[in-house]
Amino acid sequence: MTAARKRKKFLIEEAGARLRSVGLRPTRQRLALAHLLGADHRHVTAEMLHEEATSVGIEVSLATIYNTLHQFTDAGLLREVVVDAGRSYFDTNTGAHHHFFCEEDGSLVDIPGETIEVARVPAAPKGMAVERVDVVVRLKRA
Amino acid sequence: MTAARKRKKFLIEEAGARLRSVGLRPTRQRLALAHLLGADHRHVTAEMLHEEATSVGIEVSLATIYNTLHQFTDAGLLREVVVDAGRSYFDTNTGAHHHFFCEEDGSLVDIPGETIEVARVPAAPKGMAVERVDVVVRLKRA
DNA sequence: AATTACCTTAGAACAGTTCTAAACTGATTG
DNA sequence: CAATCAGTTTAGAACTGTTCTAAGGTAATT
Repeated sequence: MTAARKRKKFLIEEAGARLRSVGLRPTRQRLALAHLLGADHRHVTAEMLHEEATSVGIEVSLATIYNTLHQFTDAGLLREVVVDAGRSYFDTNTGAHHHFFCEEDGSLVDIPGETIEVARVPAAPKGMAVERVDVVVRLKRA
Repeated sequence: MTAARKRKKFLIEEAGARLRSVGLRPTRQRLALAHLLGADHRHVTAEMLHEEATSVGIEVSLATIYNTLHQFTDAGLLREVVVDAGRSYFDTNTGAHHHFFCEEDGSLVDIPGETIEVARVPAAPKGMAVERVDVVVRLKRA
């Protein structure tokens, strides 16, 4: 086994343990998708991820892409970002941060959490609690 | 003509002038919808507005609801709020302000513009300009 | 009243997502 | 290590919200 191959195997085993720890079986499809999503700070839609998987020779159905994205999100491995009525983006960065969004080309860029300061957020209405505060900086062509 | 009737007629004529000033003909449908949307601080989806119009006896097709919501938005009479992938809300409050959003029941509540302070918004990437900054305070049941 | 550009509409089409039910697979057990 | 079984994947149908199409209707102008 080459060094590269060993590194890859290691990554996959890591992902396997991670999946198992959140109650998901490390299946071929989930491991492959976890691997694709391994790089930090990615923003993907279901269609994008499906296309990417297919293009690198991973056979996964679109239904599984949706299932997996939701399972990963529920497990706290991904975060759903709502910026565009009509499609969902999933963000591999699950920490506190915000986004630039450009409607024109659908691009989404992280803004680190400490960059923007949000002050005086009002208390949640009675019986409710604040789950999180999302800031979207909408861009247009200058 | 009663006082109430006179007041109503006045409102409609006002709306007519307003529509004309943004280049839209004051048709029966647009006047009726403008009237329904006249109350401040409303948040409607196309389906909601269609149902409401129908229930008060205004005959309007869903296609016209969509056309009208978009035309009003383009004219600056409404503002589209994206909080939920899968459906669009339109807000009659076009001034600077933010929102509470509860996924559980889809409810949307205004937070006055001066309540929340957003500081240190980074400059837009090269060639882009900030169109606006949206803050969504997501709520869950306490 | 005729003209014309604009508007509305039903229904088809479309995009993104979820559902269904049948086949498959990973883990466990005898 | 074969049988078992719960969990998983899948193709395709179904569904939801939205947009498109093209035919008929209407407001404004002449």
